[in-house]
Amino acid sequence: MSMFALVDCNNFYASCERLFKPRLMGRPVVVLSNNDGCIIARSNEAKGLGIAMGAPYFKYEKFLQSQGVAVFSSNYALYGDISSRVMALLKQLEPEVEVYSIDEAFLHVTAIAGMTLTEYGGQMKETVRRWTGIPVSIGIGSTKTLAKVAGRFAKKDEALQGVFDLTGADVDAILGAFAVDEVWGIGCRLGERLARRGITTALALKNCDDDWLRKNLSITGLRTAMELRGIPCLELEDCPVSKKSIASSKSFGRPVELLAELKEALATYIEQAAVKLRAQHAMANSLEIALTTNRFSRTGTHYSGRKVITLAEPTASSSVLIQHALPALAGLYKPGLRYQKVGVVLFGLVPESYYQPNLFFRRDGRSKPLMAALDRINSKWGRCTIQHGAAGLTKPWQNRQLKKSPAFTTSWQELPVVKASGPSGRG
DNA sequence: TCTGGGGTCCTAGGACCC
DNA sequence: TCTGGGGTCCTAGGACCC
Repeated sequence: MSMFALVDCNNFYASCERLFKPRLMGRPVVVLSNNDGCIIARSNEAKGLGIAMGAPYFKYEKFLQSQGVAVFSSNYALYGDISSRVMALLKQLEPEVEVYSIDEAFLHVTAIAGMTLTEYGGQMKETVRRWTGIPVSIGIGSTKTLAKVAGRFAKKDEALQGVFDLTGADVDAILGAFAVDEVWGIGCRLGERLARRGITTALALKNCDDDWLRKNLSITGLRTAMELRGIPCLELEDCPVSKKSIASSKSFGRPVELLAELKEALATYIEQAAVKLRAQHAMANSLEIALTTNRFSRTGTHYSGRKVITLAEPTASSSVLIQHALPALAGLYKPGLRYQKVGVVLFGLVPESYYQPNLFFRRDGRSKPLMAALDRINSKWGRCTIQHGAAGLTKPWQNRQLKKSPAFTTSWQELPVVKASGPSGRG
């Protein structure tokens, strides 16, 4: 009988930062979001200090310093590379693996003769730690949602040593001690809606009336309840699917007031999104651009504008996308405001091979080889080696990443340096 | 002064068609 | 006083995830 296992990397970004800095073992570590805005990853020691997930960094900066917490800007090149090592290893250990996020994977696992699933999970956890240096927790259940519940216990309850098999446990007792808004798929909104009906635990959700669930929480809520009952509604999706939308948006390092700078930023983000678009051999039919001021600011009015642009025909050309986006941005722009962010979402994606020429529109045949050359050059020499003039040169609006660690594993210039000592220990 | 970024799915309601 | 019905497609908005 095949079960679902959830393998979840513990405090993933913080663990990645520690990998090449062993002196940080046992010390509190936090990692910041883009723009050094929020705290998005914490080592156990940092959690122990009471640092909340998502807390704004500027409010904690002094406290972190006083506690000797190591602080890092996010380094996605590093995390992405470590993630792919962990996932590649999992695929070596089990044939059916769904990479669910940068730090989580679902696996199908089957009991092996002479070994419990808990023992098997313990072995897997140890292999991942030895081969990649990343600590993981493993939860096992008869559905994905139950595996998620098990994973939560595996991570929190030290006595379990990082592995919990819910299939051999008293499921109702476990679910009775599990808050409903911690269940995968139930967020704070639905949690409140359920609480108003007196449903506060996963067990109560499991036993809830189907018609009421269908009506109030939609088909997804009903599915979640079924999964808690041990009836699988969500399959393992082990072949990667191409994305349905591609977004790029970032906060500025400082407020931006000039339309010219907003345009540069938007063109830059469009180039980044379009690189991903071409990497999956797709074209976009539409794009949405968005422009917002800081919603936390108490001075000045908050404004956020969005505009969807539908193209005459799908494209993968950065130039075409930029040409359409910039006039629309000018339309959204209101002078005198301090903007915090612009962004773009490419959607209505179709495979390159679906291209249908528009009767009234002649496509520029040079675009495809041009973009291919551009991608080759930038992938070899760095992201902004060749770019559109519209994206700007100095980019004064760019976000801050003051505490970024080197790209230890993906850049020859930033490889870690190892100093070996002799047997006497004198070096 | 300073509060992330990138995704997915579902539903309701309008437009449109026959 | 009376004003069809059923189906599909699209979009905006809401909810969730990491």
